[in-house]
Amino acid sequence: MNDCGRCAVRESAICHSLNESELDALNALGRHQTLKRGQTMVWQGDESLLVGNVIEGVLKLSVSGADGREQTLGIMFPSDFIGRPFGPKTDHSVVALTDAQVCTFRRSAFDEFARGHPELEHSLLQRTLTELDRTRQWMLLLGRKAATARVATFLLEMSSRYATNCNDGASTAPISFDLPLSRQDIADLLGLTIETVSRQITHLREDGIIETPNRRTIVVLDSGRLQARASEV
Amino acid sequence: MNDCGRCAVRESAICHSLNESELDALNALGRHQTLKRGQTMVWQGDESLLVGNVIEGVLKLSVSGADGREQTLGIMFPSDFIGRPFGPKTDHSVVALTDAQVCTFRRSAFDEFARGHPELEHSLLQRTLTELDRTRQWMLLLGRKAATARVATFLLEMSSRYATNCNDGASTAPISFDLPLSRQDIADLLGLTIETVSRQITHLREDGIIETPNRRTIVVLDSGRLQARASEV
DNA sequence: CGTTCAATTGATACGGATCAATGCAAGTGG
DNA sequence: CCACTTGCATTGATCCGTATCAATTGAACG
Repeated sequence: MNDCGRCAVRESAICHSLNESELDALNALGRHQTLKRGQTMVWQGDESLLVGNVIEGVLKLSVSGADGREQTLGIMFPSDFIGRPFGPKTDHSVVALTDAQVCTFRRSAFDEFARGHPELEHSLLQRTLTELDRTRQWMLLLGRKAATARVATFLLEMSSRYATNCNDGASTAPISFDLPLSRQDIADLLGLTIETVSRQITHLREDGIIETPNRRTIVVLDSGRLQARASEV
Repeated sequence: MNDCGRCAVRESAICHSLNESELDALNALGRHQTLKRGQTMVWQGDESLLVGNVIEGVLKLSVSGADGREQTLGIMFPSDFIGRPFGPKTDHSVVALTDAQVCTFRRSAFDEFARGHPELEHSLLQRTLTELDRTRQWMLLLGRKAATARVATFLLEMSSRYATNCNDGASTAPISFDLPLSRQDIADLLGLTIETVSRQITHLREDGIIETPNRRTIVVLDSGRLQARASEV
């Protein structure tokens, strides 16, 4: 008996492609893990031992260069898949940005199971292809966009994931959400410094595009103009 | 009867996971296509209609932002897989950097075939995971590295793919190769301008780390120091 | 020998990094 | 309840690296 039926991401994680009995078998291999904010789940350069699904919370993938400057490679949300199956090494760290819950498997066990379940591999392939698309789009941002556009793009991306006030895009009602990232996290993600991020947010506030009631909350007042900023150079 | 048996990438492309009869079936769906240097195979924003394998030559994936500034997302070599299976859109262009030969399939036909051949999907998954790893490493370069390090990293990457004089790393013999990319291509890949790339190459030459007998040829004289430059900030 | 186009070199401007100080909110202990 | 600490965010002043603008060189080709 497994409790995947009650799992928050049952329908959206890669497991959705498994039936009840297959789910039982996979579940037997995995275990739930709770992570506290700031806790590192996988270290850069580790042997790839763990893979899993995000159930709750937000995590980041990051690498750091020789001098300690860090670059965040992606933000992972519930139902996202984490880790590097079918390969010996993980070349980035996985760190919890909020308290989080993940459903983990030993990589070897997961690999073996996946090889026997093509539907699961197909789901994983789909997800990996999408992640590759997303990552490639981020390269345009890092390679070519100015600081304003980077911050605007980031806020739009977060608002689309988080909006409590879900509009159809055409609406002009303000959208508000809480960032799970600190200013440093945002800087690491956008390839900027903390000061530059702060200044850009200030500009957006001064221009009446957003409001910042507190450090973590963002209210998007004019998503049209925010989009315009996002596509500037 | 197919001629995949004589294909240059028979053992390294994703098709390696198919047996003779499966290969016949896949081959029946595909066709060879010859591309001239500079020719665009897929346009950014196109409906995703084509996928395929690179047989010969070098191609680039690229996106361009609103203002026309271009960012190259990756360089594809023989045996690499091109295109976006299992998805409706391609959000980047594919352009031949040299004369090239590719083996293409209509996406719908390929998708259907792949769904029936788990081994093929597994190969594709492996390849996609590796490409994602590579792309993520490139993000560190674009987000955090200075111009010198970017150019040095690029030259090292190319030398590892191209070296005619294959050493075991420890050797000090010069390694020489021809770049398939123009200075503009390199700039687009590294998120720099053509002038900055040129200056960095000049510096490396003045420092005795490389030689440039002509515009396209690079001779690496001191790969140790080149590596040091690559990991600087 | 002139034309053409890519690459190089030079001079200057500007955006973001860096260094430094201040502000602000949450916790801690007296 | 209020001083004090602590950690993050903001703001300011300055510097540096790369972009930008502009001119020159050099190789390929007719």
